Amino acid sequence: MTNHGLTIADAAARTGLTVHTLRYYERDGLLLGVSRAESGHRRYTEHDLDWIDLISKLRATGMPIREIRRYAEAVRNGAGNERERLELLAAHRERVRRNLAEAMEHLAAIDRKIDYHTGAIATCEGPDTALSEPRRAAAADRR
Amino acid sequence: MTNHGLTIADAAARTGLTVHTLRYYERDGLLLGVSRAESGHRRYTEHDLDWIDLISKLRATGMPIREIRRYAEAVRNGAGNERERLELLAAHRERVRRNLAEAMEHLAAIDRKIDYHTGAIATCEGPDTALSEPRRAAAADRR
DNA sequence: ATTCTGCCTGGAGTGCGCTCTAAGTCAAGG
DNA sequence: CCTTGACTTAGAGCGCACTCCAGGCAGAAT
Repeated sequence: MTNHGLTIADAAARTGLTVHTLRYYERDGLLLGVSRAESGHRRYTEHDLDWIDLISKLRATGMPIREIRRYAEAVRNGAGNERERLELLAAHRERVRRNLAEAMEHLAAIDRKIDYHTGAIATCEGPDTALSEPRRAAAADRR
Repeated sequence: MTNHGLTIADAAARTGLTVHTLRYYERDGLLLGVSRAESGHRRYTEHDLDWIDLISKLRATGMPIREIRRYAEAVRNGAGNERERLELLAAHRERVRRNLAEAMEHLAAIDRKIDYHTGAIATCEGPDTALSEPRRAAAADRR
């Protein structure tokens, strides 16, 4: 049938996924009907790649396979569920936003710890470093 | 010995981890010597909780257990490796920053998709909705 | 004296997301 | 004709981070 389009190796190179992962995604219902050559080999279109890029972004922002499958099913079911799809994406967006905000707070806390310790080391390595100084830094690690 | 301090259940409540996870972290070398009551039961100090909060933040920002163990080992080894510890944290910070930036880009792409579709639905549900309209939105989903 | 609760241990089980293997098909090149 | 290499499938295996279980003990309450 469709004897043109990209092979699975090409698609892997273009999307950054492995051929294994591409097949796994398809088996798991994450893709929207990749066509085949007469030989039975997969042939990927640019549309397929766009879709794969989208679900890669969803994955990279933490959406579980399960939920991507639900989304893909909704899309495959055709029209009439745009609202449902949108809600899925919007719900994910909110989760990601919260996670991002939380991660940024954690990062700030880690930053503060690094700054504190950088200061402590500077003190240790200053001109008049005492033998007891390293213990202070070690104790501070437990703060 | 130390018959005061928080029980593992208290520590779980305070840190938001489960008792299972607390024991698992200890077994895996992520903690810095939690003391025991005569009965053999664990007793957590405020210092222990602070440390657990820190490694929870490291976990929440994606640091693998393996690496937290390395960091904990460095801390347990006492003084003389402040630089090493700092480098571990700093390296992690950079990874987190990159991931955050990437996640924000992905989120922006998802936002654009949502916006585009919200527009499409608004069109569909406008005063003069045609029967063929939903197909446009469905096709757009593959973009 | 028994039961209950909360803890202990070593080790098994779970869910996720890949990742890989084995055995087979197909087409092109030597 | 035969090999090479890229593909196919079903299914097994893996690493991670928990999560849970069985069996046991210690102390308080009934």
